[in-house]
Amino acid sequence: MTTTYADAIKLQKEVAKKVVAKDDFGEINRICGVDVAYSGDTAYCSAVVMDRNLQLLESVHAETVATHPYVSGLLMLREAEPIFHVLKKLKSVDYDLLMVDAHGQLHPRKCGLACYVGVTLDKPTIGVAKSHLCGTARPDGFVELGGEVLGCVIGKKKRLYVSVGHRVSLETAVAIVKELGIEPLRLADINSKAQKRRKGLRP
DNA sequence: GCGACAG
DNA sequence: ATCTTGTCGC
Repeated sequence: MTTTYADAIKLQKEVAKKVVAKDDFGEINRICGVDVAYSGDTAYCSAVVMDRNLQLLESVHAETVATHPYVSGLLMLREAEPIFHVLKKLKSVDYDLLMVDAHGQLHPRKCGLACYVGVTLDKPTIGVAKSHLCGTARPDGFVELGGEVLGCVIGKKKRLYVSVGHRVSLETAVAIVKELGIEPLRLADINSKAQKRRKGLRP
């Protein structure tokens, strides 16, 4: 992984060019959700795979040490490695779509964590963030940035920012979230926090 | 210079 | 993300 902010930004611009913002997959039957919880710089990462009926097929976890602090716009530096690490543990089943708890193309350089992970693994990926980072939401929900529609905000009370990670169109990404919600992410969130808590109660 | 700022 | 009590609303 790169070290300086300048190198990271340069890398993001290169990765952004490789993002395929259109549907490029067969069938989406299995969805994988990943999330990370922290205790200082110790990262507790969880990944779960569910079918379209939201039935759990596999669950794995991994503990790593974060090498970079959190910096807005450069979340990939802190969270990508833990995610790659935990995804390597998925062996009994494969997945068709990866759901990341972060922005995808709806990012200052069109390369949020979801894009970086998706392009690196070359997997259909969508980004679902819980808060705003950049761009302006139109009345219809689509979010524009630099004259482009790069994301969509869903939900009135609990707003979710959906954007393309890789090999999925924004329309499909939105359809997936509207149909299945973010259960994979919710379960991964619960598991990562449980993992962290379990470790903490361990003298 | 001032405000905004994923997890 | 994490630190944290009571409190407002469906």
